[in-house]
Amino acid sequence: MLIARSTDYAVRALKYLAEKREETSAAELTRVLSIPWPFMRKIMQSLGKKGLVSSRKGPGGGFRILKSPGEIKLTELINIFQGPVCLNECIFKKKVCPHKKTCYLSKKLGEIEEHAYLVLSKITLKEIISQSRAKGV
Amino acid sequence: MLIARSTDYAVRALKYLAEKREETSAAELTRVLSIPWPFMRKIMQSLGKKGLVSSRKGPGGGFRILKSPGEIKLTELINIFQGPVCLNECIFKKKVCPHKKTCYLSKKLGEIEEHAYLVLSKITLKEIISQSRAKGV
DNA sequence: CAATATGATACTCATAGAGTATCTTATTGT
DNA sequence: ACAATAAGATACTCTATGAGTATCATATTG
Ligand code: FES
Ligand code: FES
Repeated sequence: MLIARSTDYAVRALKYLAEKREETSAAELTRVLSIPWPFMRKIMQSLGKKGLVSSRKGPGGGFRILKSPGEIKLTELINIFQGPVCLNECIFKKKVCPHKKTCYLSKKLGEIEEHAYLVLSKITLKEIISQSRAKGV
Repeated sequence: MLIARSTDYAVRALKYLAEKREETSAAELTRVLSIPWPFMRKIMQSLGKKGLVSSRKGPGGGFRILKSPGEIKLTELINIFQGPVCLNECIFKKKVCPHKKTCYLSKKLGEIEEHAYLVLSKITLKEIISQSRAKGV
């Protein structure tokens, strides 16, 4: 899978934060997005560590988006929750394949990966928000 | 991952069969390709069921490739061992997402998937063999 | 100082890919 | 005929990872 659940949830949470533009608790995010609370918290904590959202403890506290939606690339989120986009791991007997440099298949898979990365990195939260507004989803 | 181990092993086995053009036992494939014997057998059985190789029991028996390398597309093998090429499953709460039709992200992932399929379906065993000859791998 | 909210961290649970084990059936050479 | 060889069929285990949980500590507010 190109997009894991955690990445997907992060997109939804950030989308909500970007549209609301007010400090929002994990509890509220959980309620409105119907994502399990402990999982949501974990995701928000990751976003906090990476500086995508600010957080404040205590009553009335919560999360606030820090970057503008246009600056948040999907690939950045994928990187946070899934590591590098990778469709091309030839692991032969637990170690990375020594033929990778010359391998034809690896080259072709690399092409696909590159294209995927290109498309994904052009998608920002801004696009996601405006497109979903247009479609009414 | 786009290419699973089983698919990869199948490619190697078919490559060997195509180059040798003689009936070859799973034992020999195991030896020369250093792929675990029971796993190799399982893979060859699948290839047999799908009509890519013929098989013959008894001493001296084994497998023989049935199609010409140019006819064996990588996507066919992926289909056999991994099912349809799919980078785009939005499963929300165990059921397929109802927004798939209108979803922007889904559309973009679909584009990536389509491109991947296009590249992969253009790769046949023939290409793999000739390219690996050229590189001496 | 009690209630609320996040930070940190360790844990469980389910699934799927990778690989194994075993029994049955067909073919061959002596 | 029969032992040896090889594939067919099928059920099983093992392991890594993604998804989700639990529980502590710490900060903030009224
Ligand atoms: S054989 Fe390992 S990268 Fe191609
Ligand atoms: S939200 Fe499910 S396909 Fe986009």
